[in-house]
Formats: sequence, structure tokens, C-alpha cells
Amino acid sequence: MTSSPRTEPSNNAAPLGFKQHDHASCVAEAIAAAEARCARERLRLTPVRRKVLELLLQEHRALGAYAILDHLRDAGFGSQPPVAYRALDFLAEHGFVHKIERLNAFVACAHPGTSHSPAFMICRECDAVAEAQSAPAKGALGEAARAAGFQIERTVVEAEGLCPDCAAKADA
Amino acid sequence: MTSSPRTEPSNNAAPLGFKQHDHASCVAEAIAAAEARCARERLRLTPVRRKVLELLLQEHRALGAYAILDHLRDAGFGSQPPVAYRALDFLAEHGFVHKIERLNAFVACAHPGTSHSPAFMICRECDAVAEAQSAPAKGALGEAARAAGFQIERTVVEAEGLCPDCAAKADA
DNA sequence: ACCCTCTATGTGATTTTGTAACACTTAGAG
DNA sequence: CTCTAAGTGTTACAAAATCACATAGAGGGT
Repeated sequence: MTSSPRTEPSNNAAPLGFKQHDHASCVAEAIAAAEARCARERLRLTPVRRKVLELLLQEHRALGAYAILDHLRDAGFGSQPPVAYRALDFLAEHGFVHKIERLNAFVACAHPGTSHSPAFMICRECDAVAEAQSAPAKGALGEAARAAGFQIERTVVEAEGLCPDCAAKADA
Repeated sequence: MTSSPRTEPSNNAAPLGFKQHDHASCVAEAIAAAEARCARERLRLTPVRRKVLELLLQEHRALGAYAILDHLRDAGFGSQPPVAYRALDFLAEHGFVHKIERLNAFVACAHPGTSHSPAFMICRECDAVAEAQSAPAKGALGEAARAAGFQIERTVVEAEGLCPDCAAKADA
């Protein structure tokens, strides 16, 4: 397999927040912010890691590890799975990207810096992903956990449905 | 108990709700309820499907498709992945089992019959899984979805952390 | 400089998870 | 009984993730 499977070029579509916005600047800002934070916290934003983050920011959608790997190969980095997975592990561990369990894919964090428990809206038609905030441990789940004596450390919240664009198309 | 196959033995731990309870009867009841519902709704609870449901009820924890497949083989059913996946698809589609995305595994539904949007607590130490109710679309996520024009159809809510038993062990 | 150590990267191979495609069987409708 | 559609079985394969081990650099202490 060569390049990205079903996920294709990055120009059109309205991935992240289901709405368009100035992209070049938002990517640049996010990278700068990541660099600043890594410098502050003595984290090493190495070339591979930086490239992966850039990629995810640029594509602005969920990408599988192997799609990322294709880009890495094209950029002259190693081309074996561990290269991508290790970079993704680092980025996810420090909150620069999130894993979308439902898709076995990764997406750049939309609220970097702020500590948060993310929730995602995933379009079942076009796989666009939007990130929102959630506080699942505050509601019924939190109560159940307290009642059961379960200590929540992290939560995965992923809503599947139709994004505005695909809903409009489906209406037709 | 199906004498321990080549997969994990069913150590009796305290899986589902993080607490012990009479198991033989709860399995029997659940199977009877599933049969009743299938009869009512003209669904076909075939031998393979029934076996898979039994298995998940009996083990009372999340099992991977291939672990299930091992049991199916031992029970004389087909031994190729599609056999297990198809049965699981059927059971999940009708709410008899749930998929735990975080673990790529399946667990019998703990609240069958009642239409619900499940939430799970997953122990990161022992992989025990407890099912709770959730209403994610009611909170911050629901608001974000409405604001974005996203139509939620289904949500995955999975909390990772420490179950009471493992927390106690960790304290020591 | 040098050595030492720890982290990160590169690579090959393998395991685990999930699908596609197609043939065979069988339950149930007409 | 015949036809059809759903269910099952199997081969083959694709996709996702990890293991094991070798190499390369960064940083620290002397």
C-alpha cells in the first residue's frame, strides 16, 4: 500500500470543528506553542515527533498510524511501524494529540495547553472529528464509580453520528 | 464451566460489577431473557450466537474475539475469525453484548432489555469491566453537539482507572 | 577532550485484530 | 417441492500493534 487509504488530500472538507478557518496560522501557532511547552518542561520535541505533530495539525483530521508512517517515509524518516507509534505515544502522553479509539486513529489536540478531558464527535460518513470538552466523571458515571469504589483516571468519550455537512447531504 | 481452554482460565476474581454474586443463576436468567426476546422479535439466536453469549455471560469479563474463537473451536464450531465476528456483530447490534473499544474486546450486557447508553469502568491492572449508565448527550457534550450541528447517534464512554481490588493491592 | 549512560531512532520479524470473497447448508415463504 | 435469503464454514488477506535488537546522539561527570 502506498499512501493514505480512504483519507485523501487535505484541501477541502471541513474537518476539525466542522467549520473552516485559517489554517496556516493555526498550525504555526500550535507548533510554536508545543515547542515552547517542551522547552519549559524539558521534553524533547525531536524531528520525528515534530513532524508527526505538524502532520496531524496540517491534515486536521484523524489519521491512522500507517497513514502517518507513509508521510514519515516520504519525509525521509524511518518507515517501520514503531517509528510512528513511538512518536504518537510521546505526543499522546503529553496531550499534544489524542487517540480516537473508535477509529484506531490519532488527531491533534484542539485545546492544547489546557488540561482537559476531551470528548469527540465522529462523523460516521466522512470520519471528520471534532473535539469538545466533557466532564463525564461529574455525572452519572462519576456517581457509579464512587458507589463502586472505582478510581477514574482517564475517560474516553466518543460520540458517533452525522456531521452537519453529511446530514445536509443525507437530507437531499 | 467449560474446562479452561487454551485461553485464560476463568479465575473467579470479581469481574463484572467489582463484586461477587450468584453466577450460575444470573447466566441462566440472562440466556432465558435473551431467548424470550429473540422469540418475541423474530431474531434468530442460533447455536453459535447463543454459545458466544453464554460464554461472555459465564466469563463475566471482556474477551477478545480470538479468545472467543478458541472457545468456539473447542465447542465444535467453526474456528475462523468471521465465525466469531459475525456472532458478535449480531449480539452487539441487538444490545446483548457491548464492544469495549479500549480493549478491542466484548462483554455481555449487564442491563439487557432496558434500552440504554452504556458507560464502562475498566481497570487498567486486571482488565475487569463494570457497566454503568450514562447520558453523555445530556451534558457538555450534548451542548457542544447542538452548537456544532452534529447529530449524535451513539456514544462510547469508557473510564479507565483502578478497580477497588487493585486499588487495595496498590495501597499495600 | 573522553567515557558513560540514557534516551531516541531504525529495522526486521511477528503477533494480534479484523475483512473480503466465495462455497455450502438450511429454514421458511410461496 | 422449489426458491430465496440468512447463516455458517473456510481460505486468504489486510490492517493495527508489538517485540527484539542494533545503532545513533545528547548530556553529564572526570
